[in-house]
Amino acid sequence: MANYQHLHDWNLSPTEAVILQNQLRTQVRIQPLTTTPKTIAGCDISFNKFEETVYAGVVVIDLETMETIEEAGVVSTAPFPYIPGLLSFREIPSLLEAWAKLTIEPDVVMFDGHGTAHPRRIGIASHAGLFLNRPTFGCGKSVLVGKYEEPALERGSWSPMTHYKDVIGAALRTKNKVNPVYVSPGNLIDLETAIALTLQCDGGYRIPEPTRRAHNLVNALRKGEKVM
DNA sequence: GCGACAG
DNA sequence: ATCTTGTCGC
Repeated sequence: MANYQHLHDWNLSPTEAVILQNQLRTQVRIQPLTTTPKTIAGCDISFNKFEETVYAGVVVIDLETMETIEEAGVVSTAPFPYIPGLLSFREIPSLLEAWAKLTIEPDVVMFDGHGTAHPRRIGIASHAGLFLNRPTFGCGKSVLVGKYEEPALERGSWSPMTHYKDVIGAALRTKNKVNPVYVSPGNLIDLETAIALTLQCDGGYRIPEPTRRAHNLVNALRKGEKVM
């Protein structure tokens, strides 16, 4: 079972959650990787509108072959509603349950959402990184905070996202002439490496493979097309 | 005060 | 996020 550090409980009110984020943000470390990752994990959750049940899953991919080498999923319940800026309090608990079922310890983890591209610089990728104790980064489909200049239309082009003068992430083109994705470091990684890994996980779609496969997994779980 | 607002 | 068919553009 893949392990993680239980830094704190999750039964908090929105106000307490914001206070906690302001305390935890001091623990986030943006830095280059110390070793070359061999495996990467993608995470996501799915749910039926108006229902409390959530389907969480993690997919582990071999960075060399881009083959899925392990999948883990759970049916759980979200203890928190979706509130912009507090996504981690809704998704991380169930994702950790799925994570615990892995037999492999992924070298780096990609999240469907942001890392430092967050009002308090601690989006789901950064917050989860503190629990997982390994490099994490976010790759979101839309912006939460920050501004950026439209990057060139060619795959691989990117431009920095800024918020109050801070460079918090990048708008990255993963496919020619297709809307960019928003990449930002979570913890124990830097922006340049997060961008490189996102491009390395190309499968021909706008959404990189880790997130795309995790999304397919949890949707199959939700529709009963998959049992774990 | 008004508008924006990851999934 | 989820609910859904067709349709515009390369």
